[in-house]
Amino acid sequence: MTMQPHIPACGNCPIRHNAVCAECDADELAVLERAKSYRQVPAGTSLASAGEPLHYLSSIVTGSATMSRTLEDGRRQMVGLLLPSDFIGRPGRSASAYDVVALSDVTLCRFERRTFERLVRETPHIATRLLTMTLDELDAARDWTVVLGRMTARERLAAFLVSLARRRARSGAGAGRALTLQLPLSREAMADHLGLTIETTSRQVTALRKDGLIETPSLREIRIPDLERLALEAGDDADGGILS
Amino acid sequence: MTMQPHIPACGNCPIRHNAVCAECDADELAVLERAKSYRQVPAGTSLASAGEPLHYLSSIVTGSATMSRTLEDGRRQMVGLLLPSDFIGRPGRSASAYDVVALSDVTLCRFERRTFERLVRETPHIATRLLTMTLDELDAARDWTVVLGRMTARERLAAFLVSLARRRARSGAGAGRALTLQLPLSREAMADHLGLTIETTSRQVTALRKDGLIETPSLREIRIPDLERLALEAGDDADGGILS
DNA sequence: GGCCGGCATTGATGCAGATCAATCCCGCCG
DNA sequence: CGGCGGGATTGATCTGCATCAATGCCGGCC
Repeated sequence: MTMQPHIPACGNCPIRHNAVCAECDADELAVLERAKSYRQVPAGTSLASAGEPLHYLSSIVTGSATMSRTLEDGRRQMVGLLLPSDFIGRPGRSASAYDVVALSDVTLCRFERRTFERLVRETPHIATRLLTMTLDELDAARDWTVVLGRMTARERLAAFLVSLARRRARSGAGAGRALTLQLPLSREAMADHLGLTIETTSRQVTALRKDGLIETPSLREIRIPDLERLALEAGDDADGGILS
Repeated sequence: MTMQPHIPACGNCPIRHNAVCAECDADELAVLERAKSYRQVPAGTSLASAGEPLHYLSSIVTGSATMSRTLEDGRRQMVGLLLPSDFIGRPGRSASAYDVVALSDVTLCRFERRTFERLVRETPHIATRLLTMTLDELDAARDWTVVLGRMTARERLAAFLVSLARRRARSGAGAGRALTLQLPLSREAMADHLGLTIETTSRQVTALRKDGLIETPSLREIRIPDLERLALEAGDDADGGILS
């Protein structure tokens, strides 16, 4: 519901990823510069496991990842889709609460956890910025709770596509009514996010296509001719309702 | 998954509610003392409406409230059950994202929003404390996402009762294997939280009772003879799995 | 005490989505 | 070019929960 504040490029980081230093002054930036390091990992790499200690906090520079939990009997639920500028790990928590797995090749900008926690203590701006980010994540998580608790399969898919489209629009990529999404996830990952099976997910994609709400140029692409019309399918009322 | 840090009584507030000043020094406490005021409201009062500006941030001293969203067609999903020490409103957000309604008579400890935001900026401890609280809420919201996305009606009810029991245990009330919960909500509110209908919720209460997992001395009380056994029903593996 | 109204329970039936089971599609590699 | 393999789609059937409809319970009030 709230716009992400503008996140400037920071030092030599690629644009828009270094979400922790929006208002830092030059000295603070220099400290962050010294503390960070980069890491590249291939698709499929586990970046964190539920319950395991996590020694680095990182933000995603390029690529995407899932954050999910798997129950003992194999049922899996994704709790977050991580895209560039999203954060992995929480200051003050030594263990990850969820499994994080790279969906594609990923570039991370990392901070050693202890160092980062010291920076947070010593730099009020960072704490405030982290609070804002965390509140955004909290809104997103609660909004998704409504989707999973009360929406039909069709509505869930529409809500997901709309939120993905809006997230993309927000981070650059000119808006306009029509747009083509590059899906960062497989049907299985989508199903895990939507709380559905692969089969139901696939059927709903087909259904939305037959109804002219989306087009599917390829498996990993979805073209949305009219975002507002799709948003209506997600139970989104005219003036910007549920979906951040 | 993480214990709430110890929250000391603060000034003349009743114990355990004033969640924002865990490590403040005397001066900071004095500032908070001056900034806060109390308010009592009867059951059913609306404390915030989705999209409406919220002029006060408050923490619950006594009583309980729901935080929920209602879709245009009437479907409702609760995104949070607010108990003593829980916080209403977010610093930096002028509008509430959800409806908040008092379930019982409620005592609030309030801070005027602008004042509070200034305190946050000027008092690093408060920002850090708020970040910790928000991270806890984020964990809880994501955990509930798993419940709503992948669990059966029976598992959802068990998960809810276990989380309620653990929350109560954490805030005082001696643990032990057996305990009696005072339910702060009606069957309808429970259903809204669980993402089910009233009827299904009621049937599952009956089912757990018939299976000896719970007893129901009265409509608003549930006795749990063996919390661990109930936790098993929620898909909680032995060593503390999902439920915070 | 008896009636009323709101919440809770229980029963009968319907349907959305899960499950089980074939294909289909397409990139890859011999 | 043809065969292989993994993801995606489509179809047939099953089932857990929603829906519709009584009925039960209890506290308040005349």
